[in-house]
Amino acid sequence: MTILIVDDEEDILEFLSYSLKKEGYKVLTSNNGSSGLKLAKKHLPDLIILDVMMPEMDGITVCKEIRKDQELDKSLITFLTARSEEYSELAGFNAGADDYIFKPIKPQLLVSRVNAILKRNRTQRLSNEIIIGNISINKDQHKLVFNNTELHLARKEFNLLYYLMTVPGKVFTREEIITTIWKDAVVGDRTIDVHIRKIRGKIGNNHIKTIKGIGYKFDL
Amino acid sequence: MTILIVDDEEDILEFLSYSLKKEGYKVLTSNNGSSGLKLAKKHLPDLIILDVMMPEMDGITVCKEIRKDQELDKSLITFLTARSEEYSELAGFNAGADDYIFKPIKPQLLVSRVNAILKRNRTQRLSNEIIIGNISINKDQHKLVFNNTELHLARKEFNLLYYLMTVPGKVFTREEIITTIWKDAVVGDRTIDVHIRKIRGKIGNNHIKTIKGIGYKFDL
DNA sequence: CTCAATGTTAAGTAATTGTTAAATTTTAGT
DNA sequence: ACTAAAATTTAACAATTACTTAACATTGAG
Repeated sequence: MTILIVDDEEDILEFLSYSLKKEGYKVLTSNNGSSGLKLAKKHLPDLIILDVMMPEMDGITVCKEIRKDQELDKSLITFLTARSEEYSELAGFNAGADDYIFKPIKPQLLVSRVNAILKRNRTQRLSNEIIIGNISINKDQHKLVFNNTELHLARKEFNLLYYLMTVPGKVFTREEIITTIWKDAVVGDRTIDVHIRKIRGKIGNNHIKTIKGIGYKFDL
Repeated sequence: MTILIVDDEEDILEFLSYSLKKEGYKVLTSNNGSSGLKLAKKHLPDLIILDVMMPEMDGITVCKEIRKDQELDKSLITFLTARSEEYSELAGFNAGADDYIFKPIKPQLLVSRVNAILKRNRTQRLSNEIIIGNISINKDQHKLVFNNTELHLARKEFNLLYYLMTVPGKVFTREEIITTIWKDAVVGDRTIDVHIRKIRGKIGNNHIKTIKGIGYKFDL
């Protein structure tokens, strides 16, 4: 397992690098966005830890660039951010990040967090199951478990929820949803809303958020 | 007891190997089909764990080759497969496998599974039997036992139920079912339903669930 | 505050599956 | 090869479930 860390502060690089190497990971480091991007393209690390606040090219920009690269599709991205930077959370997930780590962080916690991220992803990739909080959805089994209870979703509802859950936090536009779930069928304006309503009626109103004028996202 | 593991992913080899060695088994490993086959012929292991998806020579091919070898007749073969992989393959592998294990698997579960396979074999020659709850189905013997009572199923009914039971919980699409049970024969829309009806009439309505718009699954 | 976007509900329409019996094919015994 | 029994498929129709629409209510960004 290879991990790339990008941060402009040298002592943070050293600190993180040391902790993760001790755990057996192969660690690469870079102190700025653009060289970090080059390193990523060259080594295709399993996990990329990105500082959000960096001079010149910030973490979010780097993240977006990474997500454009086909080869780097399987790399996980985690932002490293100060607790105070609340706003960055939204922007980060939209940019395609998989997780967040807040600074400051104790070495032990960092390591277990990184282990968890890599393990979770590995499991999910192998098992075709998405687990987020108290919701798990399994496509093969066409099974949705919410608060330890199995719920039934009709086909369209299921596909829609599954689609939103593939990238938690990402806002899917109505157009994306239509072209994915309805292929080339032509349906009325309210059809999506009605399905969203049905899903919300089953898993509550907190998980699917409406971004007015744009679309919907799955959160929490 | 000697176990041979063949998988192209080094870390899976290490993981499985470690777990089984700790349990007291002698473990051999190989990262590709052809060298695995050589190892098998040389050491005649009691159990061979084969990854299905491997570059060059895949698990199913290796399995067939092994089954051609007289000396290896007593070796048990277990496939290792990701849940997401094609299940049609699975049901189709009367290639001579004795069992299958899904990735990812917890060490503890793996060990008990392996113990069970080897133990079962020691007492009586293994038959490809699937036991789920109060239902057991044995393909070699074309025998179905439900609540300790042997029931008769016609051939198509039997094949269909067996197919569904190969992966409990998975939804098999109508298309998967058609292509597996009916090969390339062309049958009407209601044929599957009628057979499902017959099976339900014998084992009750609770075990085979309909997922409207998708297919059927065996559960419980 | 305004209005376009979304939420909500109920009802209509479409699609899928269940059920039964009869027609057809296969099988097994003679 | 013949025939009865069993198995399988078909077809017609019923039942169920899913999906969409339409009408109206509510919301929230500018």
